[in-house]
Amino acid sequence: MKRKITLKQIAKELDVSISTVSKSLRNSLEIGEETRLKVQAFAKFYNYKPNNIALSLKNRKTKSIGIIIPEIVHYFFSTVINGIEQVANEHGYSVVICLSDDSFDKEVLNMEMLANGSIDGFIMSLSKETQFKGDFHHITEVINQGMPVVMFDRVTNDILCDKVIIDDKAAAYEAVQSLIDSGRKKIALVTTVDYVSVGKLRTDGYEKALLDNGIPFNEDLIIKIEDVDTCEITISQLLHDRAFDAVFAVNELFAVTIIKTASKMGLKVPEDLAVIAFTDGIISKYSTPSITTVSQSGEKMGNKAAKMLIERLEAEHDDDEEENENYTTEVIETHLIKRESTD
Amino acid sequence: MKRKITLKQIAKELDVSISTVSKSLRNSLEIGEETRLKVQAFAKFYNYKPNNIALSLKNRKTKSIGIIIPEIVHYFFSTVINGIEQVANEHGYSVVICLSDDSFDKEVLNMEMLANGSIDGFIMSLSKETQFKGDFHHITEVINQGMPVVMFDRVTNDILCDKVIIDDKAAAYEAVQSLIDSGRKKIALVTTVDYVSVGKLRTDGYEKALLDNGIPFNEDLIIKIEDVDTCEITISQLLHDRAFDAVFAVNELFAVTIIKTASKMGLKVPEDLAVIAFTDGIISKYSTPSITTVSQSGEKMGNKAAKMLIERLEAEHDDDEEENENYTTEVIETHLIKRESTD
DNA sequence: TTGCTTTACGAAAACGTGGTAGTGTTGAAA
DNA sequence: TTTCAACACTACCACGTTTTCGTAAAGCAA
Repeated sequence: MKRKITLKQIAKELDVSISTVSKSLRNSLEIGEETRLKVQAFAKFYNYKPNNIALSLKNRKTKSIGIIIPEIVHYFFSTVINGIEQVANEHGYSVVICLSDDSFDKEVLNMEMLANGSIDGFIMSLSKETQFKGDFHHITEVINQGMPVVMFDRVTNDILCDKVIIDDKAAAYEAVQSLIDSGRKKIALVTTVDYVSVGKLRTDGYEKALLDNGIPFNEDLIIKIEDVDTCEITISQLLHDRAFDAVFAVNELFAVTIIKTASKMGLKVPEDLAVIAFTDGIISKYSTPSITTVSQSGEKMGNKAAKMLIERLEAEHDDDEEENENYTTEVIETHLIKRESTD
Repeated sequence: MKRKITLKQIAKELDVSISTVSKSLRNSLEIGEETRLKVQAFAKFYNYKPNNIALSLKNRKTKSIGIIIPEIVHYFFSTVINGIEQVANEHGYSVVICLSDDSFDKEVLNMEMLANGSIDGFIMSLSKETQFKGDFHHITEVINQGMPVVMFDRVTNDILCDKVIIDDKAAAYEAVQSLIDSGRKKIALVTTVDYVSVGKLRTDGYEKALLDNGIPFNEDLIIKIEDVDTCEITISQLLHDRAFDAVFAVNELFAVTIIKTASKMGLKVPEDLAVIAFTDGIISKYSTPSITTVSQSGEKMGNKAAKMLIERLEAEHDDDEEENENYTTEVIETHLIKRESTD
């Protein structure tokens, strides 16, 4: 139950000053070899490690990155964290994670909590509620205090900062185009309510692909779902009417639910119904049939976001208050992973 | 680009002492009402918030919890984090997460990094490599420094500390018993290499259930897998021989792979092959057929672990160095979730 | 005036660290 | 003998906060 040893204690024990101890441990030439080695040996014996908090206070940098995401039990987000953590670790940073639970208030609270010195910078993805409200004052505030923020995936144009996104529109376009190429004409889009920025963009890509191929855009084929559990009814009704022969779903949960519903009704996938999902997750890979998806490498996004943030942090350090805020938006490439749910 | 305001700056601006500002903001009666209100107004205007790092240094507590887990892109672990975060948040704690990547060295490194003042206590699950090596010095060390540790799921008897586990043996027993009850006689166990503590326990439960029902324990029906990708071959060979009519898999990835393999061979699940998996995750729920599982509520484990840790942290605070280390091990209940993969 | 209490505030220490600027001693060159 | 440099070390400050202790000023009784 011995508390961690401090410079002061070592100093007292060896009857030298704190400075001497500190310098000895940092191998300063100011200290004579004899004393230096004695201190080092003593410190090693007691397993001295400098206190991070004291260092943070002194250096005004914590070497940790705050991550704020809507949820963590979520394949995409956890891969992003994984990606962030890899790069952070390489550079000696820790990550502290807060969950907004898709709530605006929690997002604000968490940001305020972390912004008071706990971290050097943020990597975040907006909560649904925040996107809905369009209130970003908490983020602006943090940025104004000189704390760098990198946003990913669920971003907003209302905030100027570094961003990492995928080209949702182009990716959706590619997916829908591939359905069209395989002869599908009645393509449904199963999406979320559209205030979530990415949902909107994917819808745009869907629409553009249809129009570019001379297929009329039919409002009835856009199925907006907020709750997965209720979607089955809607889907089965439409399937019953044979209203569509292909589906582009904005996430894999929707896709697998649709496939299950179709199977129950005796429809064959992909023969009777082709399915493509956004976000390549674990479900798509292991479901039966496995699902063709648009890959969206969370890991790469995380890597990139962390790199951008750390780069800014280290640069800031050098030239103090130089205001060269040339924010960039990185676009991570996507590609179609063909599996059994399409032909 | 204005930096966060500090007590000192407020003091200077209002021409009072730092102490006066501090006391005013904490509504101390020592300070006259006029001054107090003036300071409060000023602080509010400039959105003063005390610096967490300084507070941590002074109070010798960081109000954050370190979590060390093998991986994060993993349903079970992310639900645990979710559970921890809920409780932590309620009590004003943040969580900082480090990934050991199932590597001993990374686990040690991460623990050392966090142990130097960054956090108040640990919640962790051992990496495979650590379990294999049986080297727990890094954990002992942390505990000896008076930092509380709560282990969950992958624990060890070699360390004395609070633990949260499920009764792996009983749960496995229940699962196998239910297969026996439905008339299965040749039950295979698909497991990982057995130095991982939980794999061992589940095997024990499997064996006991068989023996209790007068079914001979057949070594050949225990299939040990380290890499998911290679298991398909082994499985298909055994299935071909009709060596078993039921499978108890220690995780859902194994289960779904087995089902896929069986389906390819024309076997019907559950008619020809019944399957039960450990760990109720997203795959089991959404695969076709959906998989009967032993629920293992990560969220509850996280809740419990966080509660135990925080309780210890707050207690410690009161009575300083009282050494009442009555460590407990909480067992989270499991239950069988019946789905389509069994009859 | 003296002595005492109350009010209202300030000084300083402490948490642990690291860097800058000394300080005193020794030895050697001028 | 003086002066200067090298050596080996210490003092002190700052980071931002809280808290303990101290004290000046004011009020009041004797």
